[in-house]
Amino acid sequence: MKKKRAGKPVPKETDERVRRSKETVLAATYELLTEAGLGGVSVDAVSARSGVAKTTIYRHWPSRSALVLDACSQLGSKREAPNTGSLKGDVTVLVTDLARRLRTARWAGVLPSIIDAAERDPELAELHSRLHAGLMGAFNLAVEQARKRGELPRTQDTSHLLAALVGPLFYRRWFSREALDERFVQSIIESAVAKLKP
Amino acid sequence: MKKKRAGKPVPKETDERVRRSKETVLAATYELLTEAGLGGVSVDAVSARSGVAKTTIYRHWPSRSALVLDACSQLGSKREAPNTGSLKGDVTVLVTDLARRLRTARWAGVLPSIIDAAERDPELAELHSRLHAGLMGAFNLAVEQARKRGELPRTQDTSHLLAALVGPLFYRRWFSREALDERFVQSIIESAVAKLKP
Amino acid sequence: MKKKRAGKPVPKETDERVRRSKETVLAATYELLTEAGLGGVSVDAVSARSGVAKTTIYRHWPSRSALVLDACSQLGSKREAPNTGSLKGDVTVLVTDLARRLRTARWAGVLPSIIDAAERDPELAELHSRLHAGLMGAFNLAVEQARKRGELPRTQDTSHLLAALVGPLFYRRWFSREALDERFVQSIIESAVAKLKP
Amino acid sequence: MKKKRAGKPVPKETDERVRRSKETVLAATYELLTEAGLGGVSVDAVSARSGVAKTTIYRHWPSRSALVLDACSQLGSKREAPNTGSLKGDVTVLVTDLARRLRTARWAGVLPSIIDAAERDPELAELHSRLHAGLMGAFNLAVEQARKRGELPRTQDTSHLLAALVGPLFYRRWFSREALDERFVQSIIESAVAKLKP
DNA sequence: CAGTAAACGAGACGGTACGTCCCGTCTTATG
DNA sequence: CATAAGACGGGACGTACCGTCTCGTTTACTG
Repeated sequence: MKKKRAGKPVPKETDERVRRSKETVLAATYELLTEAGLGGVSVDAVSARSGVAKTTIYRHWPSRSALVLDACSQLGSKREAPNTGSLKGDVTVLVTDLARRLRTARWAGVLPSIIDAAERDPELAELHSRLHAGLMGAFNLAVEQARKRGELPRTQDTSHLLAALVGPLFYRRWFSREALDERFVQSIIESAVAKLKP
Repeated sequence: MKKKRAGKPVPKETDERVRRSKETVLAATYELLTEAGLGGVSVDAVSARSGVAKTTIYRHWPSRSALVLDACSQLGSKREAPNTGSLKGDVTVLVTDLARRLRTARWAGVLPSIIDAAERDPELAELHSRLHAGLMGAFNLAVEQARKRGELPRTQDTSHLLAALVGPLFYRRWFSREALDERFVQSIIESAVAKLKP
Repeated sequence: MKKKRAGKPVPKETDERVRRSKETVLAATYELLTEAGLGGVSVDAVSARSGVAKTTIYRHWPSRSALVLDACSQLGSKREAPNTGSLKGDVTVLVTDLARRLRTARWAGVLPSIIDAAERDPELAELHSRLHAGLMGAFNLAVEQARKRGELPRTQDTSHLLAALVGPLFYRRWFSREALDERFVQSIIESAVAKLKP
Repeated sequence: MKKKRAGKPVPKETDERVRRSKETVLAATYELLTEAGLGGVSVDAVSARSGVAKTTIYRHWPSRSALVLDACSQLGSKREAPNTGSLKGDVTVLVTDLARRLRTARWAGVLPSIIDAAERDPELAELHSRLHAGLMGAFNLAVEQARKRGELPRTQDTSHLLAALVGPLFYRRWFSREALDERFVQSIIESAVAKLKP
């Protein structure tokens, strides 16, 4: 039925209306997510907030999970590795930055609800791992660079190192709810990196 | 109106029905909590599961939060400090035990939902801190003993130490979802304690 | 599980709330019906108009048709036969009255939509025949009395008579939309009854 | 832009596409009308049935009512007066024919929905009166011929006669749903015409 | 041991959200 | 520029729960 121009194999989403609808909806979803958590995101609420009809939302996303998933895709923004020349330098930059984001970023308040949902909803479990990968990507890159510089043996398992670096941050942010101050960050980095050197 | 027995100043809950109802409800609540997370706990669901009428439940607990709180009171079971004679020894026992519990205990799957709710519901925030205190109590005890033995300077802030010890565990349990094996635990302890010695 | 007092076999609708809800809903339905026709009756609209929650409406009526049906049950109010002593006298009273009701009664504007729906929906077809029976009941009674008085032979088929009496009224009310005035009513009665006498 | 043929001041619908679209749409509309009643006619449904896009339909008809109106234009086919030589003869032919059509014609099932809609939609009210005029046209012609023959006084109001003739048919077709058999038709004609003669 | 106050079950009720269907309007792209 | 394709807002559907509430009925304590 539909004939397509030869040189235009997939005119994917050329429709302006679709683009605009999706954008509006995703923005509203993200807003609701950060304001009221995962539980606050209902298709009805998103529709009311965005002004986009429920029908339209269901036209583009099959389920609430899918919508949330999509709205969070912007979250896992890959960080660049800083490349200060030494592993400790890189790590300091990264951990400091992560601490700052855990203090301020709005998604920080939502992560637990996503983690919780991931325990049950496989669709959201995938989101969880994507977010995790996004957050940790820069760390892995820094480690890779350190390997190239010879700071780290090729074979060493660095997952312990990573856990030692970010685990305490997460712990403080959500469990003990103590401050993520400069001294704490420094202390953690010392502990984690100390073991590597000798 | 109400006459009280002399030697029984607080005859609170002499009514057998009340006692039985409460018990049944709390058990059902706890079951639901561990099976379906906080989100799975609703007065409706608890009523259906326990066979106790919704009215009765609301008579004894003012809100869902209060009910959950009550049902979790048994959770924060204070651990004894092991007292092996050295801080590292104690810590090894405690961390190993915590790792084991994170792997197996049913409440481990629920904690994120409680943490999430705590971000918004002050009532559940209190539960959160109680659980946290319960989990960390033994660690604080061990640290205290170490102080008495002179292993640690009186003034040292040990919160960094604790974060370095349990943070990585939490990280692995809920974020990276990697295994909490023996080697990992050992590695973490080394990192955290190393700094203290000199 | 449920134990019932002996002497109270069916405590049918003793609940005041149910009674009030039903009443409110039926009133609103009837209002909507007369204002906007069958098409104007939607469960949503009834809910909005009556203030009764949609859930509650569905609790008491399984479908829109059932609701409309119930709301119309009051419509088919059986008319008494007038008993003036002669068939023509009775018939004059009845036809005059019917003409008046066709002019003024609010349901008159709705009947066509019910007739239409009855062509397709068997549930509403039943309503149609109930309404029809209600409207014609008095006529049949009058005929019966005439038979007893010997004005009509036992065997005569009176359905033709009835059709000749009310048919023209209906025709004028809905098809030609001319006035249902006194002269017309008289004229119709003359035509219909004339044939019987000799 | 548009070039017009010289000798054709009104080149109305020279476009073959338009003609074909209209035809297809009207046919589909009529089909739907007779199958599912007025309620079954929606632009969506017509579009689906005819294969013509909704846009196109709305280009040619401003509203559903207009479309239905157009599709029904063929319905009010004026009947010729039979001219048997006597009023009763003519009327017998006409009523018998009407009865036959009420039994068999597909539009008979639709009329109530049109009548209902006419109560609210003025556009359809016009359709209603056109249909009515079409149906009654032949009767009026027959009456006119009778007047010319002197069978009827010039001044007599014949609307009562017409109502007495067709009213009972309509009543039986839609209200009582009894059969429109030969005996009934004869009986009705007798009643209605009897009064005129003397 | 009778009377009474409470605890209790059953479930009606107002709500919110769900995901679906269909409609009439409006926009975009194709021929 | 007529047309096809289909996105969109809107309204209604009937369902599933939820938390509140109002009942009538047990039941255990009291006097």
